Amino acid sequence: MLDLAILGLLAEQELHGYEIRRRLRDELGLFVNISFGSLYPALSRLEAAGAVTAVAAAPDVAIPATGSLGGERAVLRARRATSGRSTKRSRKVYRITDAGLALFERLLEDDGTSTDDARTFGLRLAFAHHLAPQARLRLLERRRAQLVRRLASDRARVAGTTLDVYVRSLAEHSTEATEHDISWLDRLIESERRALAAAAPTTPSDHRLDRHPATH
Amino acid sequence: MLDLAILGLLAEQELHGYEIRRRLRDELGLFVNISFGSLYPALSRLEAAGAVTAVAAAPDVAIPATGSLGGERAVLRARRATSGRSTKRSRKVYRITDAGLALFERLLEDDGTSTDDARTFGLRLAFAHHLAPQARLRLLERRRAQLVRRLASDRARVAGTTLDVYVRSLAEHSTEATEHDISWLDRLIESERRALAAAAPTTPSDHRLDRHPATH
DNA sequence: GTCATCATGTAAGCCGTTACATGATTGC
DNA sequence: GCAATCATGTAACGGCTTACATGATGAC
Repeated sequence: MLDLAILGLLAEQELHGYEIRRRLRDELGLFVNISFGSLYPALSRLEAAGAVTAVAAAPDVAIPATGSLGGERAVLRARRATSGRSTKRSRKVYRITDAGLALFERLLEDDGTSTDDARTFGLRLAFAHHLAPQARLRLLERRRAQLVRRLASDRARVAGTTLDVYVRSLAEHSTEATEHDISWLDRLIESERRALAAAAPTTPSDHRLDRHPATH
Repeated sequence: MLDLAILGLLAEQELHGYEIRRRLRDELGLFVNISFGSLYPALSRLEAAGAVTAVAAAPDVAIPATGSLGGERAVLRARRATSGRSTKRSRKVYRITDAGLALFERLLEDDGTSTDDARTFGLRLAFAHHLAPQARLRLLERRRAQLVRRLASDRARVAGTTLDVYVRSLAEHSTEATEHDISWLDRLIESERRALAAAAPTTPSDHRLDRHPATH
């Protein structure tokens, strides 16, 4: 899971550990403040496995384009970037390898009925642009099916004569949240289908694309 | 966390492990299918700590009043209960002790800025009827403050020019979900305040109750 | 008599955490 | 020079999971 996140970020650009942590927190918002005790060993593991390699510190040119940061933080960062003559910090910049990219794609697509789910799904969706349109659609539909199952059990719970106000409120709220999630997914799925449909009719050579709009 | 859940269930009635698991799943809906590898060691720990004691299997009379179970399951259960001449199954029924009750109340109220939170809060709310009105209100307000902080960072994330459609959609959905959670909490808080206000004016002897409506 | 379900437990391992230790760079 | 932030790492432990092992009871 952490591996997927790391590889996903490195798939876009070289980064060092500290910066990976920052992006996970500020940009993706999953893993609120992943601990270093998790992150660094994970990087070492990935390096040992040949999925990433440590390269001589080189960025600092690419990094200022990081996007708009929080304001004060952006100021600090800009100041450091403009004054930055010392590219040679003590930091260790990692680059993803071909093997790492392959691993990333495997992890991203992997149906591994994982326990966590909400976070795993969020993470995958965050990197969904690396997936083929069909794989993306499958990801969304798998998640939807999961939520539909949950909705059923949420409703069963609400139906049960549990009496207690707080438990009931909890159950009702959970039901609503799940419904909300599902309708969000429906919008995403719809949008993906439109994109597929727009591409498919003009390229009838691809059989798989042809079949899909027919089943719906 | 698991301890809190177990103690909370036992605070209401004697139960054996398997049944605790069932209730956590079917009634509370938190801990979807807690594993036995977690549950039984937890019970042993609690027993060793003197928070619960194993009593001779005795229920089976109280249990049928469990509430409406799933239908088929209820039939099976009823059948077993009516035919039940053998109270002496291989099961181990646990009862909470006074020390256990004290521990339960400590855990329930404990502000321990825990990492998990959503689940921890859900669990506490499920047992909120064991809390004093003020403690209950504090629980809700603490959670609300947490969510407000999250909302701020969610919005910061949305504001950032992240470009990617999926990351953006994720961030927007998270924002909405958090808003929804907050407004749910607001309704709960409002209802708690009303309950407090209804009780307070008629009992002006309690200073803390008096002060509260004044600050709002 | 065999299969599903109820019931309890142990062992190994995964995935993360906190706490600790260290050091470079920069701002004031 | 001193504090804050950036930066990397190790060690110990926590809490939950899966997989494994066992056995009683009841349904068909």
